[in-house]
Parts: sequence; structure tokens; C-alpha cells
Amino acid sequence: MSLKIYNTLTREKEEFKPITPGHVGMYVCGPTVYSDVHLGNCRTFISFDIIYRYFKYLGYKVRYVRNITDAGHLEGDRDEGDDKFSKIARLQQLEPMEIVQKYTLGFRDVMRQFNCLPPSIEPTATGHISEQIRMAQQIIDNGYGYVVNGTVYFDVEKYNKEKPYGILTNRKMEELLEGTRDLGGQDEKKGRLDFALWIKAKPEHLMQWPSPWGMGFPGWHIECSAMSEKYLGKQFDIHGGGMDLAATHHTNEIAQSQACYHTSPANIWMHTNMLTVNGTRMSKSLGNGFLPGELFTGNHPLLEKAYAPNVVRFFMLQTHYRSTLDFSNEALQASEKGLKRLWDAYENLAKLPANDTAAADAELDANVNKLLNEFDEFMNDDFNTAKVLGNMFELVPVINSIKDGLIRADALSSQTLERLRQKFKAYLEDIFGLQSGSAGNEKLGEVMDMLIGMRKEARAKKDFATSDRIRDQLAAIGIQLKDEKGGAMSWNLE
RNA sequence: GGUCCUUUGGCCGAGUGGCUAGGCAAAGCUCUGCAAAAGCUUCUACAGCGGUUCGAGUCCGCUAGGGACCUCCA
Repeated sequence: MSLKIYNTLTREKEEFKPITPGHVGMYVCGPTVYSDVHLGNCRTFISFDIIYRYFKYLGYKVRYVRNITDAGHLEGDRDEGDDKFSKIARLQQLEPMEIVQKYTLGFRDVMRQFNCLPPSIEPTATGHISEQIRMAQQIIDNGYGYVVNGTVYFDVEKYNKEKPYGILTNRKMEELLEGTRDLGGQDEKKGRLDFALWIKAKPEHLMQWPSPWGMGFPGWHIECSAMSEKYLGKQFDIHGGGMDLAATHHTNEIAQSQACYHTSPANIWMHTNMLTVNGTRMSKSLGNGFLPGELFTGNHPLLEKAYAPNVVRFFMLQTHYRSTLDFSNEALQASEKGLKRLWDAYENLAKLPANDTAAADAELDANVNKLLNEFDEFMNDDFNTAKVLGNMFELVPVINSIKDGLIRADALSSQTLERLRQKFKAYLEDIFGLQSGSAGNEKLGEVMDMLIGMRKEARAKKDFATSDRIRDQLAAIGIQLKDEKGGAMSWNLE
């Protein structure tokens, strides 16, 4: 049973064969930190967090590099003018690095709330200026770059004569040229598709560095090529990012690495699909993005209530990463309830008594094992988290029925029960990165034990007024009491 | 305009040509002092038309709707 991953480059699922056995090198394009990350950005990082976690579950040593873009991202499509950081800094009368610091910290905070593991390395563009200059110089030396008035351009048409430039998105040069706007002769580039490796800075420009071509700053694409090479080598296993990056950013990365090192940087290119709102892509430029904070507080005109990070993560897990996912209150509420049901069953599972018998219900035992076996099979088929969750939900009635005595306690063998526990823990917590939503502190647990004891006493005396009051008042402050078979009671936080 | 993707039951969504994914909602029942929770049952859909096939949601063609990329964006 091998892991298969869909490769954008070949447009098919391929068996994953690491370059170094037992190790995975993965580079994911991170955020540009001149504004808050919105939920669409988060989807990509959550998807790759699960991929990262699954590789670790499989026993791989993973070097996961995700950059922070903190320089060089231009406002328009022409390789001139201010970069985004300088522009915002000027508007807010701050140092560009104050902007960078603010949104970097904000990004990390959001990632922590979503329970995304930090990458192994989180390099910044400003921290790797010399590497980028060196790479641009090498590209010039190799004949694929040219300098015009202090700016270095990549010669796409020359490159395309030797290597297919549009290979990643399956486009031919002629098609690309047709789709490109005519810039009206004011352009200093030789070819319309040429892009900047290094950009000349005007004297008043806030972020600039010395280079062989004068003061300037790096183009957007070169940072990922330079940093991925530095930390993962000229060729590594996986390069990922949002689908919107494939056509331009990743296409240029491949061209840069080929022109510089004569190798295609990554064996597998993975692209996550977009998060949409009412069928339209959530994006910074359209301004239809949700900020994670707005979601967690419910403070947004389109939101009917607040949703916990856990719920949002679960919501995303129910869809395959290469499908678009449409954002709506209804879908999130369905996820909230579904997650609660699943998590309750998971907590019930932990409480089931162990037995050391053979399976009394061999058919059920076999079926449970089949469903558990499929967890890995589904994940190995291009990380199909949705199918794993489908199986988990099929196991929920089994768990709950054993707990309630509707299925006899020894129906499953002790080994099967133990497997069930291990798989649920591995998947829910370690791979999917979901967390307990009702984690009260110890004191709360003791107080609840006391109240439950009082309610039991009241019920024994048929003092239903008291027992209902305890239940209703707890419900009012968001604690749900559940009467169980045999008079036991459990509770959780809403 | 070019390239590509997509269209699944009330909603969200998974689907390797042959057997009901799953979640949410809804309805009925069981359990319960009542309620909630839980369990059981019901709800069999694949945009339209045509084709290939013994058999298609799954392959092919056409038509219609939606979307993405081609320009900064995960």
C-alpha cells in the first residue's frame, strides 16, 4: 500500500518516492505579510499541515519549509513602482519592518489557533537577499537574464526555446502570449512574458539593498527559488501552494531553477484549491475575505454566529483539498454539529471498558477492522480526509451502542477495541489536528461532579423541580448535561 | 477571446463502469419523570440531450449554468 499524490506537473496521481528514503523535503509558499491572512489563505496552510502530519504519521522525517514573503511583492503587474510593504508603510507612517512584524506575528497567532504545527524552517525574503542576488547573477551568467537600467529580467522566450515554459499549467507559449496584455511600448522588457528577478529602486524607496546592478530589491519569484534551494537542495520532493500560484509564481520558479541549476526544483507540485464565498473565490483584491478573528468571534455581517477554529478545521477536512470549498453559515453549522457528535463518540470510546476476550460478534468485529484499515488507504489515495471522516462516522453508532449497552461489551475483541482507540487518536488528534473543545480545568470537573451528585440525589427523591433547575441553569451558562443509560450523567461545554 | 475545471438528494459534500459514502436538516419509533443525548428506521440523487457498453453519476460528444487562470492574490 503506497502513498499516491496528485502531481500538477503530470496531471495524474503518482506513487510517492522520496529522493532520500525515509525523508521528505517539502516547500510551501507562505503568506505575504503586508495584511492579515484571510480564511482562504488559511485553507492552504491547514491542508499542508495535515499533509505534513500524515507524513510524520507514516514515519518520515520531514523538513517542511514555509517562507514569509516580507519584501519585493509589487502592487501592479508591471515591474516598477513600490512594493506592497513600502506602500503600506508609507500610508501608515511606519517602518516597513514594523508592518512585516505585525502581520508575521498575526499570521503565527492564527496558525497556532488553527493548531497548525510550525514548519521546520520559516525563512524570510529579506533574510536571503544575498542568495537571491547570487541566483539572479547565475541566471544572467547562464544567458537567461538581462539587465536594463538596473533591473534584471528573465528572458522567457529564450528559455522557452529550450524548455517548455508553460509546462506546469500545460500552456503553450503562443497561448500565453495571446493572453498577455500589450503594455503599449513603454515597457523596457524584451518579451511580454519576461519577469523581474531584481528591481531597481528609486532613491526614496524604503526597502532597498545594494546589488551588482545598483540599489534595488528582489522580484517576487526569486525568493522561493533561492530559499528552497538553500534549505532543501536543487531538487526536493514536494513544492506546494495555492492553485492561484501555479500559473505565474510556480511557473517562474521552475524557469528560474532550470535556468540556474538545470534542474526542475520539485518532483511533485501540489496545489490546493480555493475557498469560495457564494461561488466566487475569496481573495484579497476582491475584498470578500473573512479574517479568522472575525470567524472566531462571529463579528462579521455574513456570519450568524462564532465558529471555533476546530470547527473550521473540521469543515475543511470534509472536502478534498483539490476541490473548491464554498463557505456558508449552513455548512459551518453542519460541521459544528457533526464534529460534536464525532468528538463525543471519541470521548466515549476512551471510557469503554477493556476486555480480554475474543470477539463475540465476529461479523461486527471484521467490519470495524475493515473500516479502520481503510483510514490509511484513503489517506494514501492523495490525502482523502473526507473519506476517512465518512468511515469514522460509520463507527460512531458502534461506539455509542457499546457504551449504552445496545451492543454487548465483548462484541469486539480486545485487539479490535484497542485498534479502534489508537486509530481514532492518531487520526483525530495527530493527523487531523483536532483538539478537545470542552477542555475544562480540574476545578470545573470537581464542581460538575458535585452538581451531578446533587442532581442524582434529587432525582432519586423524585424532586424533579430541583433536578431540572440544575440542568436548565447549567444549560443557560453553556454546559450540557446528558443523562445516560443506567442513571449515569456526563457533560460537555457547548 | 484563449486555456482549463466544474454541475451529485432540502443544504454541504465523497465517489476506482456493476452493491445505499458520510455529515446537517426533516419525519417516525425506542429509551427517558420530562427534555436533551444516544440507538433504530425512512428520505436512492447524480444539469439536459445523444453515444460507447451486457451495464455509466463514473467514459465520449453536443447544449446549458457556474467557476478558475491568462494581471497582485493561498
